[in-house]
Amino acid sequence: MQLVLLLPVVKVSWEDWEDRNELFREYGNLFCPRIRTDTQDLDPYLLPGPSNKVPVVQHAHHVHPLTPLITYSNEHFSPGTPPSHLSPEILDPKTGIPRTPHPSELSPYYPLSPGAVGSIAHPLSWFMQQQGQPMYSIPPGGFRHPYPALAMNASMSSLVSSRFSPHMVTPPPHSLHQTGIPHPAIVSPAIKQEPSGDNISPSMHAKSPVPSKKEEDKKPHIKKPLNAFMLYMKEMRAKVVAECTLKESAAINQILGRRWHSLSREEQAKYYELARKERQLHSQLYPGWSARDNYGKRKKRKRENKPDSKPEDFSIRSKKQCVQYLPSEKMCDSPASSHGSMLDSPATPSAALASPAAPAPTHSEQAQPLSLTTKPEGRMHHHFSVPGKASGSASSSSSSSSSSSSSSSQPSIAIPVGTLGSQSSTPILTRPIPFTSLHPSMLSPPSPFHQAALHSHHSLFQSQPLSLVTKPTE
DNA sequence: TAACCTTTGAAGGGA
DNA sequence: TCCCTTCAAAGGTTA
Repeated sequence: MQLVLLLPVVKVSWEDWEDRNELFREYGNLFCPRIRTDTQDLDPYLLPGPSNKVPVVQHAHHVHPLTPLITYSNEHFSPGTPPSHLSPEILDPKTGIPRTPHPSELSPYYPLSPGAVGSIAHPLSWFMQQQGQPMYSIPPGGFRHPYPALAMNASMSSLVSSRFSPHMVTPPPHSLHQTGIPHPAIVSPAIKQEPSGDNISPSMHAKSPVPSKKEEDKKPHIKKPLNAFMLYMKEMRAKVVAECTLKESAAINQILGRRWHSLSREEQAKYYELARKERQLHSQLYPGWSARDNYGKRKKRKRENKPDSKPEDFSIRSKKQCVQYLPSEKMCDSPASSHGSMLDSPATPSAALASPAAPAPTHSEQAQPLSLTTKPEGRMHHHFSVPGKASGSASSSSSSSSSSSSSSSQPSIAIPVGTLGSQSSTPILTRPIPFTSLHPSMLSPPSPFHQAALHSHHSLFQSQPLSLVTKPTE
């Protein structure tokens, strides 16, 4: 019934957004914060803010109205807890009594098109018709999960409905849902780089939602399932953007990377668990798919073709330096622990899940003005020749490759403040914070909406005192 | 217009 | 087994 309220909304302005935030809070995250029916500038995973990206399924012309807003909700993150729909966090707006949410609440970010509202029965209805009969062909063995706990319970339902569905689990005859919803993991090569050739498993010969002429010569691109951190980023990106008023994803990602390390084991475990489910679901949806299939989809980076240029030569690089992002991140982000407790973070998902109940170290202490951040040596793209870098703490692990294994195998090694990274890492000295990059929100906790949207499991930010910093004029 | 940037994690392949 | 590479998201930036 609440859904009716949103049905007329076709394009939501910021004012609408604010209004709907209220509804969002009131009705238990029932509504997707961004409902737009135009096929462009849709970002299903972001809450507020603009976006030019198309959802996982990048078929702008055939994006189902429901597609754009599919995302994860906090309700998904309840490993070891009762199914999300049984979460006591979902309270009846009127009675305040825990209740079983409306089916649509399992995918709270689903956009509800006017015509779809009344017909929504269950988030998995698209997937499995009544009586458990799959609407779409299921891989051999159906959805038998090696892990009993994953046997398509409510949590799984949320997962499926959030990312791999409805358009996700499509398969067979074609990759289109009855409703014409494309599979989110299948991206038209026309959009996703050059076509590949035979990288699609038989079960994926889904019909592309784009015109048939394209589908003939271009096969869909099955994307990799998102890992825990990617899931975390999807959920938190909008929050960071709102807080920091940053738009560069590189900067946002740096912040998110640090926040990721700031999360407790339990919190990370949620994402690891979710990612594990994603992978499992993905593997079941595409039994023959391999991550290798997507190799070469992206053109090699130019950097790799420039071995001659000195990577450490700061001046040579014309690209924006990552150091430009770090400062603001420091201010906006929940700083890393000063006692190096980040190193206690599980180096691997298994480690994180191994002891989900382990005491979660708090990582809310203030970072040093001049912090060190780490990047896995193997993925190091930049080697900065910042004055003072060579000297000092950063030099401790400046030697390259050997550090990768050592840091992961010896997590107890003390690394200067701000050094993060669960994997092999090398500290990188960052520049002081440019004042111009600061914003009041950078020192502020999440907005009330975000806090509400994130419920309480992101207590990390909720504990932050609210402070205001005026942004100096340039 | 496409690659780059930036993050972490998963996966694959080579040594 | 270890190490390296690639890709996943995202959007501004850059060539």
